[in-house]
Amino acid sequence: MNLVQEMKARLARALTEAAASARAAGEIVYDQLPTFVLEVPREKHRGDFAANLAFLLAKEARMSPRQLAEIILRYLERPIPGVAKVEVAGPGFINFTLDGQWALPVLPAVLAEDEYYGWSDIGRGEKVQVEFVSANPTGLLHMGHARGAALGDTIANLLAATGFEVTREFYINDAGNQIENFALSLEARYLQALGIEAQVPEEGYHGYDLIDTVHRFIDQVGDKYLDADPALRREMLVRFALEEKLTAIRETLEDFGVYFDVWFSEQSLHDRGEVARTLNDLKERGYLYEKDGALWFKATLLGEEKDEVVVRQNGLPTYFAADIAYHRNKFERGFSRIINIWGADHHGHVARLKGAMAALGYDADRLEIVLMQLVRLFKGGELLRMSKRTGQYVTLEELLEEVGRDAARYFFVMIKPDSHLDFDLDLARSQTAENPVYYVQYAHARICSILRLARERGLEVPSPQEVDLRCLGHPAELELVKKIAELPETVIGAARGLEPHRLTRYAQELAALFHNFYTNCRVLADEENLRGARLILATATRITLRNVLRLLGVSAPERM
RNA sequence: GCGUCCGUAGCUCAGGCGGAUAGAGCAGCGGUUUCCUAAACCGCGUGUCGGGGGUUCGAGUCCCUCCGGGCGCACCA
Repeated sequence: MNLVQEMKARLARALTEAAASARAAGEIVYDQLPTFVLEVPREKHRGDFAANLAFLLAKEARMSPRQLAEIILRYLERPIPGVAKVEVAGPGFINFTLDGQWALPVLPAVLAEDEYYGWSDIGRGEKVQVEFVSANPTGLLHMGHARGAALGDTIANLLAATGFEVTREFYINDAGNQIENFALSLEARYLQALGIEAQVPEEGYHGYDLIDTVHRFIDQVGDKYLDADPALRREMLVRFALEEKLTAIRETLEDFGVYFDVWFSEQSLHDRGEVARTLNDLKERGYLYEKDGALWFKATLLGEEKDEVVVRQNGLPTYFAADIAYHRNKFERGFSRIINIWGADHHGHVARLKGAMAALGYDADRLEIVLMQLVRLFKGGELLRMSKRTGQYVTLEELLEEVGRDAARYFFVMIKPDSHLDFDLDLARSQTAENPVYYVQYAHARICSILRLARERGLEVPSPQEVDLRCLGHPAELELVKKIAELPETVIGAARGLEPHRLTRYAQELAALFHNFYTNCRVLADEENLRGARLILATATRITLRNVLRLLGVSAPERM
């Protein structure tokens, strides 16, 4: 349990006992004590924690919250260690003001836990899978994939940091219609490259990257497939292109700091007969029927608006059919939580996929879908239009060249997934204070600089046992200590809600408090004990900042 | 039309399970450095939380409705 949790638990216990004493003394009545919360008031002057217990008791006790709060306060046993003041405030809040130094014990803990400070084990080793990006291997990665990559990877980091056993997975859509179109497009480019009139189909892939791919194919095999069986020709082209595209995707993602544990092929589901087996099971369970020569899934049986085709008239299964088989496969692999990061344009797919899982007898609540709204790129105040059709879009690779990995990752998770993201390229690439990434990284570099200077002067960071930390009494110091102590709960909250943007906010708050401390307090003070304590505080801040940045996949530079 | 997400300061956005007088950053204005990185710090905000209704001790937060915008509503994925 971390420091903040301990304090909350202590206060909650004290209040519970006070209420019980008051009831025993006949001053208040209640059947069962309602579950109340201890929250951090928005305004600092109201104290460190506020309890809403009196409001919740008011109805049953038939007394005003204010009165109740005063009675409970009378029965509250004091002193409570670490608490400086308790008072009734406003319409009936019980406010606790802590001893300003209550959080100091976090400092030795941070130094001891070092790269694991902020980590916890609330996941208890449960197996979680996070599937994200899963871009079609027919092209390059665009901004939607980039946001998904940053979000998915950070969520995976958060889950790992809170004690889950995480698998990162990329689903390769290497089967179906689009591969057919891909093949035809490649074939057209191949024939064109060999001087033969051919056209990329209307629904095909018009990007110029395919021309390059085909040229490399020709470098290897020449015109060998010019007169070959078109089916064989297309197969060879697809095999070559997929390999090349996937390699490019993997390399770009690695440049972005994203590494997958599993690359899962859709085609393999078909090859192993899992799609057929899944359809068969759905049929046995009465969820399939035939109409117009196609096979339909009875989504309406599960509250959906309309049924869905799973096998087309031409006998080929749809993407949906493969997706059902895929997600069943995930369940069969023993994950207790299955998390998908999807673009909002797929939201219509959520309910029917969950429905299909329920139809197969799985608990659909264990399948969690994080929907993220789409990304718009701005440059020079102008919206950059993107069109896959014409092959005109900014790729992740180009973005990384332009703004770098740190800014890109930070910007993509800075805003909650539900909101549209207006990505300002000029801001992200600017190396000024306007750019939040630099602000946070600068705080880290600044600390490193102090620690470097200390070393040069032969001043080592002392071990916390050798120093009396109670000399840290300046408000700037104590605010910084309190913020450091919040990290574990921030990480838990962000992991629980699958909300990485809480991390960037925390990072900015922490950096701001450090900068404030830096301006007000000289770390390398003359007095030895004070200097030691401040070196410890600076080190703890450095560790905390670095750990948050690590969760975000952003570097923590030692110099800037 | 149906579903879904969004609408909070000039701009970009936060606002755990409903809590007190709604907060940050940026932009703007004015200050701060003989001293550890000024990529910093400090000060300055009259917001119909899109409108209206409801639930309750209390609503930016929950429910209903309307308005505005994004995205879905294929035998595409």
